[in-house]
Parts: sequence; structure tokens; C-alpha cells
Amino acid sequence: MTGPKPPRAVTLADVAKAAGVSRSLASLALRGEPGVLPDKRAHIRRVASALNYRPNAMARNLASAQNRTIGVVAGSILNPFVAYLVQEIDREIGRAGFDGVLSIHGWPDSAARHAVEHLVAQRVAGLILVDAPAAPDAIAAIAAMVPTVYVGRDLTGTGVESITTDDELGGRMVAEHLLGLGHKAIAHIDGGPARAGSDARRNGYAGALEKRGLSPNVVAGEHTIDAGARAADQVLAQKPRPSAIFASNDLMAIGAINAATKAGLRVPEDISIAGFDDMPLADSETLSITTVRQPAQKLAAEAVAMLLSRLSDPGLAVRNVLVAPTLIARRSTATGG
Amino acid sequence: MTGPKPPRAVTLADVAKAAGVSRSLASLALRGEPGVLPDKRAHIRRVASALNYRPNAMARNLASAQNRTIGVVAGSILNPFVAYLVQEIDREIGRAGFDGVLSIHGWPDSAARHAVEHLVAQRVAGLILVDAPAAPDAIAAIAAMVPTVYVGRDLTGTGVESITTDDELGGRMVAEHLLGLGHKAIAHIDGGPARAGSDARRNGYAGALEKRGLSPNVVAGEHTIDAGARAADQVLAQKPRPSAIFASNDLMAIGAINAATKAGLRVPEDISIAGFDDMPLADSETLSITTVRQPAQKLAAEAVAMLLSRLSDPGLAVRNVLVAPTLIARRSTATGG
DNA sequence: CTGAAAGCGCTAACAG
DNA sequence: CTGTTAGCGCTTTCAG
Repeated sequence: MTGPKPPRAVTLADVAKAAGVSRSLASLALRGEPGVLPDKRAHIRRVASALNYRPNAMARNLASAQNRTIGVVAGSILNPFVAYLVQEIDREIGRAGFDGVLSIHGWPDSAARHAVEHLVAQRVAGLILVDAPAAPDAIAAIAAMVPTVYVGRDLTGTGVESITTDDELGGRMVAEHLLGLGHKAIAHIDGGPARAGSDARRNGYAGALEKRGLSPNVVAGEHTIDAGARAADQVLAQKPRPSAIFASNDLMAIGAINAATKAGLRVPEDISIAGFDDMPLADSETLSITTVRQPAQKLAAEAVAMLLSRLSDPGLAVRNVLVAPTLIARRSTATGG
Repeated sequence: MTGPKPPRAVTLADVAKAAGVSRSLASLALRGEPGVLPDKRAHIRRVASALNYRPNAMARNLASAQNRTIGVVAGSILNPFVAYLVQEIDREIGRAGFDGVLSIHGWPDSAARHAVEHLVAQRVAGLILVDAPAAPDAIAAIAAMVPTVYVGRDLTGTGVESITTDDELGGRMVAEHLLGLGHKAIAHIDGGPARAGSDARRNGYAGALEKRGLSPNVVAGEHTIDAGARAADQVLAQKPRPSAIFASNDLMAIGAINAATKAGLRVPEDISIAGFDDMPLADSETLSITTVRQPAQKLAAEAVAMLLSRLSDPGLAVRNVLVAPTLIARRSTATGG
């Protein structure tokens, strides 16, 4: 009965007893709060680590009604750009003295909801949503529960704070780049409804074409390599065949390049292909995709800063930030038309 | 003083009061425990959702001394193979009825430790380490705190459970593939010390060469594109120049392809290049990397199964699983030598 | 089947 | 500067 039968975890009380002090003193000492004699503190610390004491964050957060954890929710990290963005956000959170936890879900709306519920139940201090639930009102519902910043789409008008690249401008830049190279028949393969910035990119493209009196040529797709390839197949089957394709993101552009190559076409000699994101890998020699660079580090830093400022001042006005992208011309596009 | 000044979160007590029942009953009802009259339960549920009640997971876990969360710790998700693996692990965790939280760290050993400490403080039920802290004793220290499964290296002998692809076999397969194509001068660019399976891959390669009386040619590197390119530059500068390069992973292979292309060589006509992992993208037309496929889904499923079985039976013997890889021949390698 | 009482591990006022 | 007293929100015996 006295033997260490149930190897119960060592608690603050154990440390206090072993150190011969009260629990509150031990608490203060271990947290580094002022008002504890240096040697006592050292002693308590020593005892704690000797006992292999691990503070229980749940108890701590419960008692203090505080939580230095920020949740990051992403639909998928299979897109290298998203992975990069998420990683930068996480790093930024750490830099601010918070702990970041990432939660992935596979997009079934229920899964996204579940991920968020879990984080809310955990009472995270805030949430950063990346490329997440499509419906604006679902997002608004989340934001009503916990301070939230959405990254990757402009949520102006929904009352939810957001930061994103100026996708419309980016779309226009690609279209103008292609037009400048002499292309007239420029197709766009779309990223799908309500998915990160797709609509805006398409609009930018369409606007630029219309301004030159050309009519947009949009084929539906999704933000994956396979979908990009399928959509490109459709474009390549058009007669006359467009001389350029603007894909809604780099993954789709890779799919389009694959499709074109399989069809016996050379890129960019026979057809120019451009993407969006400037994901890691986009610059590799064999891919060398012309694309629009989203400033991931800046997006990450700003997103975290926005969330933190909201945490310290909940009354702050909702901001919807747009950051400017940059066109990166590489070897997947060339003169043509 | 009576106004809803501090918008305190609604608690179980609030729900119980509003529903006119005791807290314990409300608790049982909301959790779906048996022994509550169906209509009462329905009523309580209705009240709860009307009040927008969100259970506090911390209080819950604290009181019940249980936690259905499993932590996944990875060094980086910039490697698409790791991202894929992590995502599969997460999905598998969800499938088992647990919640997965992912924690990334940038490898500074301190960061890895911090990530783990956070999860331990959170009292997660278990940990899955992917491509994480290098030192086996650091891993053992973690495993001593919480049930742990390591994915990506064979930890036999350390007392820590692990599952990984048979990297040595994989290395041998690549070497033999290249030898079979007629190559004699085959260089290996290494993944760096103690990084996921690098040593084993190198050993497999070296063994295969030595068996044919050829001497290994290893250049140091790291598991990134840039490091792969730099290491490849060194290989390309050798006289005579090797006719094939086996890179420790696909990212390095891309770097090597970039380097070769920049040096004016054609792949595979002038030089064959193979990788390891079969990451997403490795099969795209323009890359088409010959590689060794790690069965990510299988690794993920097994890793989670191992952890769960350990959770339900802590006394289980430690297992160190090796799964067989598959050589995937693509167009980055060809006859030569 | 239901409600009252005790406590999870910790922090946060308080008096000494 | 130190120890004592209350809870944080929830689950869990344990009588009714």
C-alpha cells in the first residue's frame, strides 16, 4: 500500500513538500516570478528537476485563465506553398513567445469544424486559418468564438480579419506579362470555387484581357497537379489551341506542363505556362515556372502581428490587409502568339 | 454589477442551471453516457447548444485524467515527403478517434525539446516523432516521459519503438539499379549525419558497390535542394566524372539535376540521377525522378497502430519495424557508364 | 436514475 | 517575503 504502486505523475505539491516550502512559493519560484530569495528559488528548481517535475499545462491554464497557445488550421500541407506559409506562421508565433499548434484536416467541412472545435475546447488564445473552410459564414462563426485571422483570401465585409496577397492584381500581372510577350489566346485554368484567392486571380486575368478586347477563356479546375493536368488537357484540345495558359497556382501549372509535355508540346517554345504562388521548387531548373510570388514571410509575420494586437486589444477595428505580389518571370513562358 | 460585464464563457454549471438539472446530470447527458432519460438528455443538449456551450477540454482532461490527443512532432514540412507522411499520420490518428496536433520546430535541438515539452505539459496521450531530434538518448529521454513512436529511423537497441523503411535495402536497390544499367562510377551524395535514414542508405549503397569490387564515392550533404546542388557540383568536378549520382533523398536529387543542367549536362543522357522517398512531385513529367518509394500510408498506419496498442497495453514489448521499399525507375536514369 | 460532495493540479488573492 | 484559503470547469464516487 505504501509502495509506489500507481506511478502518479509528480505534482507541484510533491516538489513543495520535498523542498520544504509551500506550494505557492514553489509555484512562484518555478515560474520565475519576483519575490523569491535567489537561493530558495535555486533550491526549489533543483528539487523539481531532480524529481523530474513537469508542470501540468492544463491545470495551469485552468487556474490562470490564460493560454499562450495559438492554433493554426490548414486544409492540407501537400501544397508546398501552404507548407511553407504554415511553417513561417508557426515560427513567427514562437518568436512572439507563444506556442503554435498546427491542425490539419482534409477539407470535408465537418473535419474543418472538428479541428476548430478541438482547438476551441483547448481554449487557445487565438486561431490562424490558412486556406480553410470555404463558406464565409462558417468562418465568421469561428471568429465569433475566438480571435481569428484568416490568411489567403480577402474577407472584407464579413467582419473577419484577413490578410492575403492581392490576388486580383497578381492575376492581372500574369495576363499582362503574357500579353506583353505577344500572346493573344491565353487560357486560364481555375482553382475552383471559393478556394484561396481563385476568384480574384481569375477576375484579374479576365479584366486584363477584356481591356485589350480579348475574351477570357476559363476552364474549371482545382488546386492540385492532377486537376491542373486535366484542365490543361481540355485547353490543349481547343481549336485553335491557345498559345499560353495561366494556371491558378503552381501545382496546377506543373500539371499543365506535364499535360503539354505528354501531348508532345515543348514549354515554352510551343506553349507558355504560368502559375501562382512561387512555391518552393518553382524555381528549380527543370520546372522554372513563371509565377506570381506571394510574400510568405511577410504574410506570416503580419498575420501573427494582427492576431497578437487583437489579443492585447480586443476592441481594435477589423483589418483586411492586401499585400502586393511580384511577378517572377522564368523559363516556362516566352514570346508567342 | 449585475450586467453581463465580464462576458465569462458559459460553463457546464450554466447549462445545468438553465436546464434545471444538476451538473453531474448535465455532464452525463452531454457526453452521451448511458443512464439518462432520452428526453432529459435531448432537453439538456438543446439548452447547451442554445447557450452556445463549449466544453472546456482542459477542465475535462484534468478531472478525468484522460486525454485523447496525440502529438506529432516534425522538424520541417518543407520536404513534400515529410508533409505527406505527417498528413497521413494525422489522418490515421483521426480515424482512430483521437485528435492529432502537429508541432513543427526548426531543428535547433532546443526547439525540438521545447516542442516536446509543450506537448508533454499538455499531457498528450502519446507522441509520434518524425524526422526529429538526432541524438538517440534525447529520443529515449522523451520516450521515458510519454509513450512514443519514432518514424523514419531504426531505433533498435535504444529501447524506443520505431518504424521505418528499410533504408539500407533501399540504398542497395538504387545502387544495383544503376549497376544494372552499366554504370561503374556511381557517386552518392549523403543526407548528413544522423538525419533520417541517411546512414543506412549510404551503407546499402556502399555495400552493393563493394560487392562488385567498386569503391564508394561519397560526398557530404544535407536533405535539401541547395545542399544537393552543392554536393552535386563537387561530384561533377571530379575527374573522371561519375556517370551516375545517387542522392540521399528526392529533394537532393532535384538539386543535383539542377546542378547538372546548369553545367550543361543532360539527364539522363549524360548523367543518371536517382533519389529516395518518391515524394509527391517526383513523378511529374519534367522531373521524373528514379527513386525508392517509401510506403507513406503504410508507415503512417503502422506507426499509429503501434502507439495505440502501447497505450492500451503499456507492458508491450518494444517493436522496431522495418518495411520494404520499392524501386521506381523513371526517366532520370538510363544506361551509361 | 438523480443530486451532493470531493478533488484533478495549479494559480491567485489574501493575511502573517 | 511566506503560507493559507479559495476556486478555475469538469468528472466522479457515493448516497438518495
